[in-house]
Amino acid sequence: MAHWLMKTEPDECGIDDFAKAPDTPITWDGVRNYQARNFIKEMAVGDEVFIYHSSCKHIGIAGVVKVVKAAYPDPVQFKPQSAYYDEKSSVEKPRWQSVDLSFVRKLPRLIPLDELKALSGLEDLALVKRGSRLSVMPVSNEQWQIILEQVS
DNA sequence: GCCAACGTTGGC
DNA sequence: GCCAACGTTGGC
Repeated sequence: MAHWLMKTEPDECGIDDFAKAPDTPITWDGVRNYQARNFIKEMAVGDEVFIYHSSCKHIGIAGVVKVVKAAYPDPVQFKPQSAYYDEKSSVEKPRWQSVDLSFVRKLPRLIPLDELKALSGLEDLALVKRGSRLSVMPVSNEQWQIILEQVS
């Protein structure tokens, strides 16, 4: 099983949106970056994902969700009324991918970004690298464990 | 295929 | 709200 981290603005879709309807998967749409898209394609059912809250008051890792449906064409790329509409994409040749995610748990406390930056063993995590804007990234087993140990 | 201009991300 | 860093676009 692989591990991942996905950034989100909690005002739009945070861990609490998963928690309030734990049996309802949420479609992760709107990723419009090729490197992130490629990671989405690699995700498999059962993979666990850290949910990271960005651009908000409390920045950091807030919880865990899991992949319940592997990559398929992002539905909003075909909807002209969507902010994520892509006129250069087509049903025949879709450009962007989504996965469906379900709630697993909130962490006992949020792990703030500056704490993650200070941990040894996370130097290679794209999240803590200066200037990284990648919104979907792999997390190694070692990195996953190091992060979870902070709240266990 | 280079690279300047532009738009976006995201911490502060 | 600022702005640095990054990704994308488009002229040449």
